[in-house]
Amino acid sequence: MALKHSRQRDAIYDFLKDRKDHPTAETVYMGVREQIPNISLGTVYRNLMVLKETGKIRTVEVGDGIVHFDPDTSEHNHFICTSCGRVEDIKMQSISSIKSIASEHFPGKITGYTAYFYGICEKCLVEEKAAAGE
Amino acid sequence: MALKHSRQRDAIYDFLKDRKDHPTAETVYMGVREQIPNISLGTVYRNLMVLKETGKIRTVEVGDGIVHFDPDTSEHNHFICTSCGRVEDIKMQSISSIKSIASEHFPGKITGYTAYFYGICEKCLVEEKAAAGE
DNA sequence: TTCCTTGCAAATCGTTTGCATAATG
DNA sequence: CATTATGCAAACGATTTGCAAGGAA
Repeated sequence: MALKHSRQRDAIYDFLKDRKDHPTAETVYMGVREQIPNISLGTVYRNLMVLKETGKIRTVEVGDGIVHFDPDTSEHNHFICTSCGRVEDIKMQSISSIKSIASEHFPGKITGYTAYFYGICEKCLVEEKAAAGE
Repeated sequence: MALKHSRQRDAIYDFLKDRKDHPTAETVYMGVREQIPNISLGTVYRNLMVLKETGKIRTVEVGDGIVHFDPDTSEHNHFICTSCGRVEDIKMQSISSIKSIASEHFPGKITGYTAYFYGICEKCLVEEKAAAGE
């Protein structure tokens, strides 16, 4: 169970660490192949799971049935554009109070929460406006 | 595109309508087979989708990669027990304000949200306590 | 040398779909 | 009769896994 160093795991984390677009395993695979052309999809999946278990990355369930990955493990929420599918971060500590609100309405012990917001992203709003103008 | 009546769709909705346990398609299939033994899984999936599109039921993405179904379409949130996997409802209108809070922190247009709470359900809490007492 | 990690391919699992037939309006 | 719905089985897509070979401690 002791973790050993691996070039492919490093490459996967390096690919992910500056991303803000919440890529899927497939996207990570495509990207990392530019560094390590013969890396296999299975290795990508295995390492994404390891990175998650060691707390270096987080998964995001967007609702499209595909798991997305997020290198930002700090407390934040996600916005999903129902028009283009883009996933963006929303940072706002103010809503962490919903955890205690929820506790008041629920008999069990609440330890965490995730919130997903849906709507139209800024980019799509602009495009909508442009299309209406024509 | 006009919807026709079907015995199997009725049976599926009847099975679902009083449930509070958010069953999966597989569970619905098993249950409905007691009424209609030769119903097919495909029919179950197709009708669950129809029921969702007509707004009679809702889907719940719990995080286990399987879609769960909920006959309660009123505004409410969900709690997932990290110990037993049980999915329960949490009703609390007070948090709908998070939508406007989120809007303040985000440049796009937010139209909806879903929130999932995680923790230990009452039943598991009791069992934990009982186990500690021994 | 020990044991973790890899690449490859096959297997799994939830879900979808094509098609000929049955049921509905 | 026109059309929607069904059962069956095959197809799908994302993810997992078994295994023999490679790499790290």
